Order: sequence, then C-alpha cells, then structure tokens
Amino acid sequence: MDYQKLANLMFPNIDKNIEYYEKKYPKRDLPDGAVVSRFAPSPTGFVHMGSLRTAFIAKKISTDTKGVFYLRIDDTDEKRSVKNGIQGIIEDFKNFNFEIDEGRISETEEKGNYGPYLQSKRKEIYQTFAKYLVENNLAYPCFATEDDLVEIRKNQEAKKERLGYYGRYAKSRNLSFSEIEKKIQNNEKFVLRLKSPGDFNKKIVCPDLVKGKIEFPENDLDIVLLKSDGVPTYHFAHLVDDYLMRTTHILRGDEWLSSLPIHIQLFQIFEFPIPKYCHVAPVNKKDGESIRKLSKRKDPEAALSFYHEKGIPVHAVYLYLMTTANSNFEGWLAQNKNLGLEDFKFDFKKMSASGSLFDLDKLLNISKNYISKLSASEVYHNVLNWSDAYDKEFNELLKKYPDYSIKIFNIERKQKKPRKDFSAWSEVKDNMFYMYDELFNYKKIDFGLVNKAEKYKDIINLYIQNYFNINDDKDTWFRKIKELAIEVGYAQEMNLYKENPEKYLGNIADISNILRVSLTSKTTTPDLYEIMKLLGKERIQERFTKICG
RNA sequence: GGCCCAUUGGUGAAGCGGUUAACACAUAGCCCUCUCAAGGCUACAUACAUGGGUUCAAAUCCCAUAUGGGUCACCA
Repeated sequence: MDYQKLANLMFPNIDKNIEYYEKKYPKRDLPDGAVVSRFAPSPTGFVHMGSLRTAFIAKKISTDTKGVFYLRIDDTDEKRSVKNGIQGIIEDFKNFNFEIDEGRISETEEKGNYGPYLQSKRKEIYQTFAKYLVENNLAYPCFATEDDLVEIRKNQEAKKERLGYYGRYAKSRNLSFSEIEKKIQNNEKFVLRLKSPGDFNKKIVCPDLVKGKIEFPENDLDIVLLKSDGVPTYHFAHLVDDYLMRTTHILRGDEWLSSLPIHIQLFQIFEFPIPKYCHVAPVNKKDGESIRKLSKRKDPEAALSFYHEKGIPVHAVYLYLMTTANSNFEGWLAQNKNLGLEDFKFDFKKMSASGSLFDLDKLLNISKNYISKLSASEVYHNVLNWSDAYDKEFNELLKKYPDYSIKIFNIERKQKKPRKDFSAWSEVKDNMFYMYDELFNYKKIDFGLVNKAEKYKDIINLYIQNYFNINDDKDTWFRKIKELAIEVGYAQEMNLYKENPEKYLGNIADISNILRVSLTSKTTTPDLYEIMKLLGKERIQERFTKICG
C-alpha cells in the first residue's frame, strides 16, 4: 500500500511536518539538570488538593533546578469541561500564590514560547504527528463502530481472553486502500489507531522516580490516537505536547502507571527522548471502613476553596504538603529553624510510594505554629484579607481600627514562645471579638462559668473602688488582685488554696476570672493585664458598670 | 478475570541484614500558671498483614497468600 497516499487522503489539509514544529519549539536553553515540568488539568473549574500537591512538587523541582514550570490546559474532552473552567483553576492558583513560569494565565491569555497551552488549539499539530505515523505505516484508520467494539469485548469475555483492540481483533489493520478510500468518501467516521509493534509476551522495564523500576508486558493494544472528531486522546496529546514543550519530568497521579508502557512505546516509535516519570500516590480519605481517594464530590476538603474559606494560610498548606511529600522535611525544618521551604531540596527518594490519609489535624497544627511566628502586622493583614471575602462585619472593624487591632494581635506575641491561639483566620474573631465594643455583648456574660462567683458584684465593685488603676504596671496590677482576694476571703495563691481549700471562699484564679468574664464574656483569653491596657479606663468602667447595674 | 502498585501504632512516617523499632500529629496525665493557648515531663498505643524460606541473625532479601488501591474507553 502507498502510505503517503493514504496519509494525504486522511489528512488533506496538513502541509507541515514534524521538523517544522521541532524548529518552532527548539530545545530549551537551560542549565544542566534543569527540570521542565507541568500541570495539565482538565478545565473542571477548580483544583483538587491532590492535584495541587502534585503540581506543587513539580514546580518545586523545577524552581530548585532553575528549570521551567508551566500550565497547560487539557480540554480535549468536552464532556469534562465546565464553563469558565479555566478561570476557576487560575483563581485557585491565585488564591494560593501559585505562580507559573509559562502557560495559560487567563481564559484568553497565555505567556511563553511553547504554546498554545490549550490543547483544543493544537489540533493541527497533533494531526501533523498523526500524518507522520500513517506515512510510515505506524498507524491506521479504524472504522469500527461502538457496537463493533462491544461485540469484540463480549467475544473476548466469553473466551476469557484479554480485553481490547489488538492482534486478530484489530480488523481495520487489514483494510485495503480502496476500501479505506471508499469509506472515507462515504463520510464514514473513523479514529486513528496505533499499529502497535508491541508483543504482550515480552516485558518492558519502566523506570519511575517514585515507584522504582516496574516490569510490564509490552503494549500490543492498537490504542486510539485521534478520536473521530480529530481530537487526540490523552496518550497522544501527552506525547506530542510534552515532546514539543520539551518537558523533562512528568509528574502525575499514579492512576497513570498502567498506561506507562503505552507512553514509552509512543516515545520510542518517534525516537523522542523519554521523559522521567514520577507517579505520585493519591491523597486518601477514610470513608467508614474503606479508604478511598479524596473526592471532589464527596469531600469538601478536596477543594482548595475549603482552605481559603477557613483561612488556613497558604504557606502553611505548602508546609504540610511538603511534610507529606518528603518524609525528612519536618526534621530538616526543626534542625534549620532560620531556613524555609525555598531552601529545602526536594528528593524523590524521600517520597512514599503508597498513598496516605489526608490529616487535617496535622495541617492545622502546622498552621498554628506558622501563624505564631508571624508579626502582629502580618496577622492583621492576613485577617483583613480573609475577612474581606468571608466576614464583612469583622472586616469593617479591622479597617476602622488598624493600629488598635495590631496591638491586639501583638498580645503575648513578641516573646520567645508566642501564643498559639489560632490555626486559621476564621478562628480569630471568636477569640478576639470582645476587644471590639461593636461585637461585645455584656448580656451574654454568664458567671455560672466561673468557680465561686456568687458574689461577683461585690467583688467587681470593690475592685473598681479600691484597686483598679489603669496606670499600674503588671506587677502592681497583679499584687492588687491578690490583695482583693485576701480582702474577700479568697486565697491569694493557688498553693495555699490547694493545701487548705476549706479555709477559703475561693482562690485567686476565681477572682481573675470574675474580672475576665466581666470584661470579655469568656473564661479563656490571653493575658488579662494586656487586655485591660488595651481596653482602657473608660471602657473597663463601662463594662463593669453595666454588669453591676 | 488479566496486568500493575502498596501494606510499620488512631494518623503521617524513620528504618536499607544485628536498633530498647526514631520522630511528628492526635489522645491522656502531671508540672508550670490569674484563665486559656503554649511550654516542660510522662504515658498511651497488642505497630512491622500472614505463612513459608535464605541467613548465626530478617521490619529489612526471596516466594506464596491475604487485604487495600489502580488500570483494562473515541475519559483524563
């Protein structure tokens, strides 16, 4: 058969060749060892936590090696695409400060010299590569209908044979030119299938940076390369795009592991350099007794918006992702307290090959520690940003009292071991609302929460009259509370009380708590002295007065 | 069903032929303390899936089984 003629019949409008594209997208001029990696999601509208993890690792090794990380949108399947799907991904990235070196940057724009980065705009490129295969008798048109394929499968199932389009089941392999010509002239739909050179009885060793060397049978399936609408399948697009975009490392979920023989075969057929593959295990979730992959549909924590909404700092999420990605990261960080994520070298050898459960508690713990190290001003700006999207009322107050708010966040922060009150910005308001008159409600005060608080009015009155002075230093302030305790028959020290509880009506902690609850409506707050200093004389007196009537 | 991957305490995980089998999170208790958050100390946890080998010696090497997961589309 004249394969050139066949190729022209199938792709009459393709006039370029592979060399053209090789010249258009030349080898990248990068330092030795530079990693070119990418994230290639379908435009489903948002990024999955597991995807972010994979993309984060890819980007990390690219920047570590002074390489390139790019974003390519895999929109070859319309059924999967969602309206504004690209925008959703880009917004998630923006919210997570996830910057790309090149690729798609909005619904309409992109940057970089290796585009288009939208697969739907690369049809001609794919067809050029497809035409090459036909010209060289490496691929052929297949006219089998869906029914034909069902028939084949039934047959194979009945005979307990291996499923798929291969060997003697690949009937379209043997069509003559005139048969093909006739069908095409009749406008019969066809797909392009690989004429697989593989032998199922032979083995191929596939190296993988996280799973190690895996032995598979060679691929002998005549897989579909181009669908009947001329759009490539993932396998073919992967070959063409990652070759032309000069990708060196393919990071993807390990559900792709079993198609590795196909991909390696494809690269070999074209004699293109085979990229390094890194199949990343999934992030899982316990669902009753069974364990399954974190699911966009079932698990809110699968979506990045979940973390954004909670106000978990982006950097904390990355710290957590790195602790799950490289087992030595946590220890390294503990040893190198003055260094950060950027200074850590990612290593595939330290990556677990098996999936793990997503641990929100651990994330929150990391986040709590991270926040404790921020400055009051940083905290303020973060809370401001967060509340702008999720709590307008609080946002207004923060904007109204910026300096005052920063002072609040500074309570017990500038010390060697700062407080660790919150692990997410959404927790701030509940912790601090009483510092704002607009949010404080004295009617919610419940002295039932305080031990031995029966005579709280007397105690508060005594305090205002004889002990309260806003200008006292902390020692004096505390000494006076002790004196008050003695005056009303409470123990001025815990030890004394513990030794002889029956001798006292209560203890010093009870006194403090009566004051604390009066001023904050909470039994748990940061340093009461600091709080009173910030509240100031008038507001303190006002709050006390309201309680005592 | 075929092919492939995985399996260390509640969770993540170290371990690479000889260890009292690290560490972190979670949980509990004690200490500290004006409350809390921390911090310090301690505890907890029946932790090496099971069964066979190899070896003086196995969580570590080999084989089988079990369990979990993936994949076998004109989906990615």
